[in-house]
Amino acid sequence: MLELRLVQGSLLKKVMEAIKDLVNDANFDCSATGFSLQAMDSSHVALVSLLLRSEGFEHYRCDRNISMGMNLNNMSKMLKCAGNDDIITIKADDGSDTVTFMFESPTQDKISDFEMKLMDIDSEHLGIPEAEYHAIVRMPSAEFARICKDLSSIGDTVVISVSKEGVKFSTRGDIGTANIVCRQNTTVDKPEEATIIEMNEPVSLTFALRYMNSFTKGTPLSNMVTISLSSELPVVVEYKIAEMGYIRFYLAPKIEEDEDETRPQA
Amino acid sequence: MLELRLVQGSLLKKVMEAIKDLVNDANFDCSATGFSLQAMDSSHVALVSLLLRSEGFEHYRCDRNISMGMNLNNMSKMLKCAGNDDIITIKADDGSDTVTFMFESPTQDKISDFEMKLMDIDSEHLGIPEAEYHAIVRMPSAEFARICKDLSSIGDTVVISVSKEGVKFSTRGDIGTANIVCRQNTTVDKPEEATIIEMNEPVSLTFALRYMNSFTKGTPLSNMVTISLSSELPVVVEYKIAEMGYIRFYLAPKIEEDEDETRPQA
DNA sequence: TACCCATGGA
DNA sequence: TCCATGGGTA
Repeated sequence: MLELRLVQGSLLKKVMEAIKDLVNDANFDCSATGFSLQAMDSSHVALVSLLLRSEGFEHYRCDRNISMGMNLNNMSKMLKCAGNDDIITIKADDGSDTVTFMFESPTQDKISDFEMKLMDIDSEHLGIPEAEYHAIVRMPSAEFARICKDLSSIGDTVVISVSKEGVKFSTRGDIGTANIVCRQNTTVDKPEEATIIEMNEPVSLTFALRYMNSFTKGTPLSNMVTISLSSELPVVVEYKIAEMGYIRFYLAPKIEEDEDETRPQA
Repeated sequence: MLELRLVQGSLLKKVMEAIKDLVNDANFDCSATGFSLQAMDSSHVALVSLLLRSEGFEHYRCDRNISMGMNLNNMSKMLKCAGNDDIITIKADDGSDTVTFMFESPTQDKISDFEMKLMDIDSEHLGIPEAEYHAIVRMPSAEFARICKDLSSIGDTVVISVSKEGVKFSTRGDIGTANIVCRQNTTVDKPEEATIIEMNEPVSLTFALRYMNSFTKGTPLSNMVTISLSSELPVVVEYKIAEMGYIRFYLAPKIEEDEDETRPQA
């Protein structure tokens, strides 16, 4: 028996919006710890890791560990039927091949339940090792999204370079080149506009903008995004989910084969 | 000679928006009583009935009963040229095969007139008998629209069931099932958020969501919608038009042939 | 399916 | 006036 009651249902709606473009089908794993998901994107290049801790739910009952395979598009369709202020409850009976989403309007005058068939999905639960990163950039998520979108109108890949002074996003394409530098700025009054760079050593890595732009679908979840970089490790783009956990996107850097292609900063 | 002056011209604009998706051509009937229309939708499944009473017009002159066939798309195009605050006057000379729409801006600084050709349309004016309904549901129109839209992302038909406790909207589709229950709530402070159910006997009827979604184009006309249900009678979905009349949509229930298809609430 | 634009609400 | 949402287009 599974019953998870989430007062701020809009969180789950946003989470689905952030994931569904990247992943078609995935197993949601439910344990006493929380509600989590780990899945490769459909082209097996990027990895998504979601955690919603049990403490973030108003009510959390999970009698035994369970893995529920869902089609994220269908799940997303159903969650779109929840109001943004609705309380969402996820329910599954033991041994059932369906999951039920229940939506309660704030006034309790409208109660909806949506039942969805579960799927069998080969789960490939990768252990993600804790790693030391050469550099960790924390910046406003909207700014990062804007940069990725802007650069993708010029080129296909982005070089992210971190030095003491700041983080540089560079691309090059047929029509020209682009470099966007964000300086560290901790001094702003508003912490939600700070850009903070922790750097152990300089790093410069290249990524496909297509995936970065998918990752930025997580922007509505948090004002800030954290980008963790190490040479020869996948980048981690993380959006914290208030009081509950996070959604993390992993993407391996492009191997820099050709000097011309790898230094868009020209 | 016909001359109808409507100070709140936006009403007529909204009426057209509500009808034009459903009906292509229709006769507007004008008499001393008011300005009215009755038409089947283009697939001859649903019926629209509109009444704008003469008292709702600032000036209403209609020397003799007249029926004017109009292409609603063209009429709508013209009405879109009226500002939302404009005063609209509808004019037709006796024996003329055109109708003129005149728009006056609130400041009187801009006066437009649009002349449109009339059409000959076979009118099939059905008498709509007054009927007793098993149940009448009055609820916020936006909520009804939201429900129809949400359910149509899951299935093609909706079962509307009324009991003392509330009204239930159910559907089923390939990806699962959905049930939305709205409880009666007369106690809210704001009458525009009340859901009121008058029930003589329980009723459960199935309708095509496609038409329901067309009907909800009437939402901008009124905060509230009234849904009148009886077994073996067409449902009536009514939007009152302030001070003037109403727009009513009629749709026959689907005959429930197969138990499996007709009880989406599973 | 993803992006862009237009529209309606806060 | 700005933001968010929904519909249309590529």
